[in-house]
Amino acid sequence: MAVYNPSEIEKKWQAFWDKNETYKVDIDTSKPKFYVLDMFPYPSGAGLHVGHPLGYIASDIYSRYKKLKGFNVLHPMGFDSFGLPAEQYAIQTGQHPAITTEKNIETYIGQMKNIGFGYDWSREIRTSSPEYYKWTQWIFMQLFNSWYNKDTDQAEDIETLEALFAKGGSAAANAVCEDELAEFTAEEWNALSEEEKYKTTLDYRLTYLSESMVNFCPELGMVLSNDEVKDGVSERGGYPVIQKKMRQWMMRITAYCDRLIDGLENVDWSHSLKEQQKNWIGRSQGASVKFPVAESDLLKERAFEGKVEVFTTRIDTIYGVSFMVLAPEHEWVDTLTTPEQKDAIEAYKLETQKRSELDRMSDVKTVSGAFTGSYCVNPVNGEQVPIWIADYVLAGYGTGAVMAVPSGDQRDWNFAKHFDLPIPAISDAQQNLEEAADASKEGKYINSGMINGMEYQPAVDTLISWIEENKVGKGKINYRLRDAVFARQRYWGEPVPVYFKENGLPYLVDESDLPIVLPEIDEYKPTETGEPPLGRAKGWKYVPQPPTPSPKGEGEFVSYDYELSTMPGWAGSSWYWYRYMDAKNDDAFASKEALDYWQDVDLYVGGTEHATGHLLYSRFWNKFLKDKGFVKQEEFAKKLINQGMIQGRSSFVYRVKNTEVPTFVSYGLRKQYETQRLHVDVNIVDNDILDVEAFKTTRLDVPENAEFILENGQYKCGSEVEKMSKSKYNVVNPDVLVDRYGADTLRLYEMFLGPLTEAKPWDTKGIEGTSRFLKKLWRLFFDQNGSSLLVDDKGTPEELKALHKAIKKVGADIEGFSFNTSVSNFMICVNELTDLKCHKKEILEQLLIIISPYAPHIAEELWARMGKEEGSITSQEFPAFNEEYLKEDEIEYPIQIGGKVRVKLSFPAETSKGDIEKAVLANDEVIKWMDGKPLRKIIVVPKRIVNVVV
RNA sequence: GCCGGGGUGGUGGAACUGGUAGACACGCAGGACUUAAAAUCCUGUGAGCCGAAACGCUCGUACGGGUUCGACCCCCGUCCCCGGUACCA
Repeated sequence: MAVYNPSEIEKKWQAFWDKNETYKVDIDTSKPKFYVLDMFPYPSGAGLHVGHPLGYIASDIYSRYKKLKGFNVLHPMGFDSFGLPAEQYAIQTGQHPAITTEKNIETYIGQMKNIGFGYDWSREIRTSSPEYYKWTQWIFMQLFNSWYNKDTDQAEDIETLEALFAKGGSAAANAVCEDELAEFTAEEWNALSEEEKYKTTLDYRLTYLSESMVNFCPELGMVLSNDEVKDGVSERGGYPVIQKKMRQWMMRITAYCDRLIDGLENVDWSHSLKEQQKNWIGRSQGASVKFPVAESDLLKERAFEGKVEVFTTRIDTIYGVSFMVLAPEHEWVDTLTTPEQKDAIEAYKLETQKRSELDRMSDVKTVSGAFTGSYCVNPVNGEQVPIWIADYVLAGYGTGAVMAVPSGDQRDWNFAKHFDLPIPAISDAQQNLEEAADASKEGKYINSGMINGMEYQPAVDTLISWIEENKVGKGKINYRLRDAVFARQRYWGEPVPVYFKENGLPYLVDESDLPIVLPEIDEYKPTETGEPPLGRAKGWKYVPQPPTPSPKGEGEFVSYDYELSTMPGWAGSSWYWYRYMDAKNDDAFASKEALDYWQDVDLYVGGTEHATGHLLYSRFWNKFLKDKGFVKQEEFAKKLINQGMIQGRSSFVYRVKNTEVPTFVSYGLRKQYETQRLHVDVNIVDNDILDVEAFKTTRLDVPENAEFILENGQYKCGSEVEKMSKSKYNVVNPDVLVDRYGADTLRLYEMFLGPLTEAKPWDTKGIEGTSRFLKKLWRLFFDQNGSSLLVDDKGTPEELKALHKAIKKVGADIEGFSFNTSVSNFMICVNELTDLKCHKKEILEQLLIIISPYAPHIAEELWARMGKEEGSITSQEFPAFNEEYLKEDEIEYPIQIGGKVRVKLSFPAETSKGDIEKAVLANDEVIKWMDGKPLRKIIVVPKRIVNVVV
């Protein structure tokens, strides 16, 4: 083989790695561990485009580098293989999702192997395989058997809760549990039957059944979590989503709100991602206050006695309350409405119901509302204020009621203006209350009873202690985050390991019965009675072991109905990094030995789109597993890198309007015609020049006789950066590029494109640069005829300098995740060595080692061709950087400044002493300024002093 | 609106976080080799000025100010782009 032939050597080495299990890794306590994890993909039918491997390439480089640095590196890959597309495909075609999924995974693995990733494939996992979801179900069971103790601030066995009940009744538990659920004494608890006790505990568990409002998408026939709903429509498919009451399995993620926020302090994740999670959890500190409803004959008649509870972050403004507002859906609205107001309220409720979620969100300016006719009493001053309803108050946040302070809140102000309600000032800083509300915390309070004359913080403290003393409210932290719905009315997901007894209560299956395998069904749609698809599974019943004969008849055993919904998509992905540690274990999700050794993920690479979904749920489950002592670390991923999206660069042709024969005009001339812009497949466009023949033959809508108005004999296309997608004809398939240029070139180019974390457009033409680079690298070893150029001589200072510059920079670049600049540094190094005609083994050996994480195939090949043992490059050590080689071109020149400070200065070797003297003298001003200031070094370019640094 | 991140040649992007701005690459122009093409190599390439040439000069990192011997980098103000989020009380 005379010249660099990527496709040949890449196949060879990929086969070699497979055969020799080069990347298989085991526990090795003699080495420090390092765990590099990619977010595993959902294997979609479309396969990978050039944007997908970006993060995988970066993590592959990093793990290869860490290995060369002496770490025992775990770098696995698997598939998040439960999911909606396979199921929808199944509904349309009848093909079992497992088959579709299997096929797609094969494609993915093929594509990944093509790029030469160093995954330990022996650890591959699939969330849809029973061996895997056995443990997802097992974790569900652990969650079910636990409750959250606010006092010890961790999850505990449900037995500890029962112990509390037995000792102090519900009060003992409610004191340490966020929600005030039941009320009973210890005696009452102890008198309960086992079944009643069990029933009581159900509401306290970390997974619980709840009748709650859910986002229901009629089109998809399923419940969606908040992060699956974007702008009132489903993220997948964009179908309308409505609110619906449903009995659902829930996950008590809210118990972990504080720890989920606080834990962010201890992980090296991007600032913006941490902010996203914080905003999503939405912790706001304030107070909850109860406003008693003012007594009236009507309410007495209706036997109503209640207090409107509100949450506020500005308790200091409570003297400015001039009305109350309830959400139209608030449960007391009907009771509080007087007969005179009934028509207005009913009309308003109807109106808000009609307005869809979307309208309500997009139209925030229109002020609307209605008066109930009732009043409530401000507990701090006894004043009566009217109770209104308005749709700017959301039923789903806080208590669904707010105390309106028009002087301090713009929305309340707008409402007050519109309905002509009073806007009392409460601070001497509030000046233009006729114009707008003033929410600032400046100034001293006025018209404010007990806090008159105070400033913000003392006022808050005073009021909080007052309301707590008088039992009308308390300081409270409110969260935006809701508990997560943990059920989907779908087939292709993990069955929930729960069955229902005759009493209607849910019970866990026995652990020895795991996994509860997904049953076969004939159709993947909901049943006629509206049950989830699993309702179609014939004879799918839970039979407790050992089977007890059923009174029903011969050979029948007592059996129960399973839970028919399946787990949501995020279940399997919320713990998968542990499974890789011990992927084949059938006795535990991972052995203690594996968990102790691998501990947690050192580097996690993936997209930012999972900020408020996967990454939050995973942290939640991890904290739970930590509480229960199953895992070691409070946070599962020490460092997280979000790779930026690779956008497509679309090409356009310009079709002239109203022509008989379809006519296309070149980009530069398009303004002379009236044209229509059309996407054209980027694969038949080279450097903005359209392959006209290919265009005519591949596009069915373009006839053979189509005309083209050219410029300079070529058809030039327009272009624009857009999201990469099929419909825009701008998808670039990595396989095509691997075929044409080789995987190493693709790997280098994807890194060279720009900073890993930035979004950047894909532009295929630039790949020539990295392709040329690898050819140049090859030519350091072989001439055009394929004869070896290698020599045994020692490297010259220039050669060593070129090499060590690269060693230094590449090392620093990888540690700093600047993969793009390290590719530049390889290029500089190879260019310099080419200029120096350096073919010395001593130099090239080390060069290959530092390049090998980026371009493993060519590095392996050249390594072997140097006479080294095949495949041994992966077990080399990353060369140590030696400063001496870079220093050589500097001379030191001691200089005295201002008579007292004596410093040693370094200059490039080519600077002559005379030049330095002249430069120093010519820069008298600078020297004077330097006098008396701490100095570090003086930077000199030939003939000019540039600067002085400490 | 709020939160976060940005704005550097024709293009993607460098600049060790205050020290020669534009590395490296693409593209473009010119040249060498070749019957020709491909491949490869060489030269030039921010804008402008002075020059026969060399040396050199001015401007230049979205815009306007400021701090500093020195600013893409720090501070103040303005404009624009991207991501997240939103009647969250």
